[in-house]
Amino acid sequence: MPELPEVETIRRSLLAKLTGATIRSVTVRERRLRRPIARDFESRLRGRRVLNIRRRGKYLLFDLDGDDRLLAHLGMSGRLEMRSGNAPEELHDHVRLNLDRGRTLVFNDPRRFGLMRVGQPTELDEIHHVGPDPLAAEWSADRLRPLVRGRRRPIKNLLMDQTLLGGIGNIYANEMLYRAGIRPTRRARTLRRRELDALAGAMRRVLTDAVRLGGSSISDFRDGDGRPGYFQLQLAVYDRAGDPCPRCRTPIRRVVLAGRSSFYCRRCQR
DNA sequence: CGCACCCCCTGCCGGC
DNA sequence: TGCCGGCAGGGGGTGC
Repeated sequence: MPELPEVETIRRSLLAKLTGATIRSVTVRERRLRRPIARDFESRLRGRRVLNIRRRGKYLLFDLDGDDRLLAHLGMSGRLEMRSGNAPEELHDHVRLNLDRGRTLVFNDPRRFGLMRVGQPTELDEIHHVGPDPLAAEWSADRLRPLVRGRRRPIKNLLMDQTLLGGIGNIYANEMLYRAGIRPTRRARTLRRRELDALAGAMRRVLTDAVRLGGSSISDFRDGDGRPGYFQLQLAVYDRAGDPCPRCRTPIRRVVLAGRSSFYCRRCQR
């Protein structure tokens, strides 16, 4: 589910309600996530106040008073949502942060590919390898050039490499390559300057559009208030194999790259 | 270095 | 109506 736009949407929806809130108690129902939840998770969070929420790629980082921070990742199926304290428990509710004012932050994740972890900044090694944010800076051909230089791998794999760029997943990699007119299979180092220009522009447009529309709700994405996103209505190629290209009506093709479904128009994308 | 191929896990969908 | 295979927005590990 969650790529950069979805994670950013969740961050924004939680920010106002969570900053300043105190964690009164913590309930963990299932410790077996991507990494097991450590034994001291609850005690290190209890009594802490949330000061801010930041995003690193697809990770959310909750600043707390004291030295610890809370790191969360939603994997494929994770949700973080605010509920009233007496709301009924749901299937796959794994972690509940019981806050003041009768509210609860719930981490729900059917597939358990997500992550919740408390630690000092230096201990949270997951985020140390996350590359620069594709939205934070103004990307350009000059800025992309060193990333593609000498790399024979398909450009789509490179876009999704979280150590090179933090936050782009399968949906948005496909969509930005469509808008840039570049096939996902193109070797990164063969991209010409004008193609890198187009790609930089497409990265920004796709991600800002997606954030503005609250992310993509393909099956069940919801923000921290349970609201869906609407960028799925703008998807030109993702999961549209066989459908006509919105621009030229050529049927969209599906190929597999690095084990992930990849979609493109063979006429509009070269 | 970067790939293919495995794993983790639940849910859903289409074919039979 | 089941059952089964394939697939799904994630990351990580292995071996080549």
